[in-house]
Order: sequence, then C-alpha cells, then structure tokens
Amino acid sequence: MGQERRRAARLCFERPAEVFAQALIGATLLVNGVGGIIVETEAYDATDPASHSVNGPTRRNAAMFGPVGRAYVYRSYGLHWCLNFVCGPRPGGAVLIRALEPREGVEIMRRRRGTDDPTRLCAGPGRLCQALAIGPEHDHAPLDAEPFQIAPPEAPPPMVRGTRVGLSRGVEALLRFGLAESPFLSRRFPLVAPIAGQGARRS
DNA sequence: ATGACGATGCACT
DNA sequence: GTGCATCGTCATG
Repeated sequence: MGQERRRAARLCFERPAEVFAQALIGATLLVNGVGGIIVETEAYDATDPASHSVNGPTRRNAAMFGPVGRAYVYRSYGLHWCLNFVCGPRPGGAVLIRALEPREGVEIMRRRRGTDDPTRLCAGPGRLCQALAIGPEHDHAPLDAEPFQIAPPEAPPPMVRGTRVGLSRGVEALLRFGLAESPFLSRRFPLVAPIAGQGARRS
C-alpha cells in the first residue's frame, strides 16, 4: 500500500474490445468537465461483420486503425455523432459509448439537449455526443488529454450483457454491456438467457 | 456521377 | 409499436 498503489488505476486500451467494453462500465467520462458515469457500451473489432472496420481502413474509419487510446467519432444517419474509444491488441477495435449517468455539468447538458429529463440526457450514442458537445473535431483525439478526463471504476460494478442495437449484421453477438439496474440506459436489455439462481430479471 | 445505406432519435399512433 | 428526417461514406459504373 505504498504511495504508488494509491495512484489512480489506468485504463489499458490494448485490451480486446469485448474486454475493454466491460472495463468501461462504471468509468467516469468528462469532456471539458461535463459528463458522468459510463453505463452502456458496445464492442466492435475488425473480425466483426457489424464493425465499421470489417472491410479495412477507409477515410471515415481511419481512427480505428490508428493508435489505441484515441477517439473515433463518426456521423450517424447524416444527423448524429457517435463516440468510440479505439482499443485492442490488433487494429480495427473500438468501444462505442452508448450511455452515461449524468453527474457533472448537468445544467449545461440540459441546455445542449433541450430536455430536463436526466434519464434522457445521455441515453443513446447520439444524445450523449450532443450533451457532451462531441463532434467531428474530436475524431482521432487522444483520450488521455484535454478536453477528455477518463477514470476507471473503483470496483467492477454489477453488469448485464446483451445484443447490440440497430444492426443488420452481427445481430446475435452478445457485445453490448450495461450497468445493472441503471435508469440511464438507452434501452432495456432483453433477457437473453436465465441466470442460474437469480430468476428472470431485466435491466 | 450516382445510388444504397446506415453502430439514431424523435414525433406520432 | 411505426414512419421518417437527413447526409456523409462507400461501392459501383
């Protein structure tokens, strides 16, 4: 328990997206001091038919093939922005940040989003980017520098797992992760299989 | 040059 | 639950 042990744990971006996506649940994400607790993520990598990286580098997905620990920001439906953390031992990995529990700068987020409902402020990748003012200027941005502040959870939180949202391919893969019982998820996790000893529950 | 298609969100029934 | 706005990206010709 020396002084070194008291330093904040660091995120290990080299981990595979499936692992890193789980490690991010409960982490704190702030952008210019505004944000909160990550409660929902999805994992993608270059072997995944649903991933932007499956067919190799293009202009849009270039960040996924660059250094880990940077942001991959892309436009969705010509309208919304979505934030990913580039990660993995191999190129083409990323974790989509899908929802936050608002903690810091809630009033700013309310103004940016035009809503008062705290459970709808950052519930969904597009809403989250609107609330945190994430845009194309953040594509390729290092996540360990301004305006980003990211801290891992102090302890692994209770987690739920399910299928990803809005896909036409790779629909079966259980690569969506959520903070159990969180009211700040973008949507509920359909029950995939009963968990022994816990009965049928949904988050 | 052109067309198909979204890792979505919102209004509405 | 359904319909659809909206436009950058990419594959194709």
